[in-house]
Amino acid sequence: MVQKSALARPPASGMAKAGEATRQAIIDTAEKMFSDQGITAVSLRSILAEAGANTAAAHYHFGSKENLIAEVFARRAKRVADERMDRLGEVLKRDDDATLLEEIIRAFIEPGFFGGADTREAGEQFARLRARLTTDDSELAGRLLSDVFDESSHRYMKALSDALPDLSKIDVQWRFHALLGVMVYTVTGPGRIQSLTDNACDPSDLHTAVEHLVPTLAGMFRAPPTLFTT
Amino acid sequence: MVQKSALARPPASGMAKAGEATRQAIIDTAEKMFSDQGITAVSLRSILAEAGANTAAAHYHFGSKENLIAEVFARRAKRVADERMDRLGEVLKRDDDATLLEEIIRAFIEPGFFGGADTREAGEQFARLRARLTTDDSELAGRLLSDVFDESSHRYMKALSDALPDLSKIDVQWRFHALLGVMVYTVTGPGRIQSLTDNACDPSDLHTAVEHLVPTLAGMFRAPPTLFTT
DNA sequence: GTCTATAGCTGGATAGAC
DNA sequence: GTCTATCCAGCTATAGAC
Repeated sequence: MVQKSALARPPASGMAKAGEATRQAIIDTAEKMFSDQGITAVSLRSILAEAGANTAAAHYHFGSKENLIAEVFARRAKRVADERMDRLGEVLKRDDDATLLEEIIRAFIEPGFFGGADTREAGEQFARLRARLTTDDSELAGRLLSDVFDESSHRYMKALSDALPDLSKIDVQWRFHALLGVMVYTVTGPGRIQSLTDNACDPSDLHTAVEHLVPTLAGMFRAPPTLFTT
Repeated sequence: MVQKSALARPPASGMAKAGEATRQAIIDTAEKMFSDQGITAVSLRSILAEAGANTAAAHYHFGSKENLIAEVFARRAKRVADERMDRLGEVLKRDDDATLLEEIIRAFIEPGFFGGADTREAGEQFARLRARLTTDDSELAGRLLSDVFDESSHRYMKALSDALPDLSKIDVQWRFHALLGVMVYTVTGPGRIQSLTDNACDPSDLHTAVEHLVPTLAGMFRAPPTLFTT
């Protein structure tokens, strides 16, 4: 086999294929466009145009749009889950103290909002993508999220139960559901509260959001047990 | 003009047009299918097939898909807002007591989950539709929701501020945002907590959801003021 | 006024040249 | 291995027969 050209392609260590760069460009562009505009709202064609590739390349590398979504998701998701586990381990190492609950919540939210990537901006983009996935296609989202996040979420629920011995399991579960809801709603940013407050309150600023949500959600978990069973 | 047939169409009182029944059938079917499957996921064609109408009828009555969405929304939305206002008025008439906060929250959530229709089932369907609208097309949703709900939401935020004099405005706004997030996430039902708990916790049962969320969210509002400004 | 037929697009996926 | 050209299905919206 004759090499057509040695131009501009250094003999990178593990890189076997030339098309690897195209593949990465498609994934990068897809992540950006999906998180900005939504999964179903963005066509493969528009991604490929933006990435400077063609439909055949997408089919060659991924086979289908759903597979592309899955690859965009997989690239960062496990890292977010791992960051959550590591941070929970750190928090639980310390002695029990008055702010344990806050620290558990923060250890869950911060990787969720900023984790999985090398910069916080890239992490935010991935957070928006996961939230879009949840609301756009909950069937696909259910499969992808369960595989990667069930284990770490179970550990967090266990840690919350231990930190709040007065609460029943079902109470912890409902409040964890509420925590997830606040996070997804904050990241998808429907803009209701911005509209209601003339932008005084702006949850799209996720750094400020964390500082408000951590103490607020801690208060939620500290509410008395629900006197109710069905 | 000769009446082609007098069969099966009683001379209903205020009904001027014969096509009124078709119009209502389209709206009813659209509400059901939009709330079950999502707004963008459902095509006009499928709605019309289910309703036994044709594309021309839809164009004649509504002009476009967006107008149909707006009409489905308008039919019940104002009634939900009115129910919220009425119930807030009732709550505030009573003397201040230990459960005022819970009653304000309940007065906001229950019309949101069940209101706007003659049966609670129909109200739940409409709640799912609004949540779908929020996540599917936040541009359209923003316009529709603002017009109908801004006034009542402002009154609730005012009532919450009065009931919680230690909280700053911005704290109340963030917590109201969290309240909205929990409601939308509960109603859209992505099913994460069901998956995490083997269906022990099931937020799609909105009646049980209210009983858990009211005390939980009250705890959230009662959290100490956030020691943080940006 | 009602409906059939279709225009005009856009989507994902693919065959086949090179 | 890469890309052009195309297939085919689905969508909204509308023209035109009756």
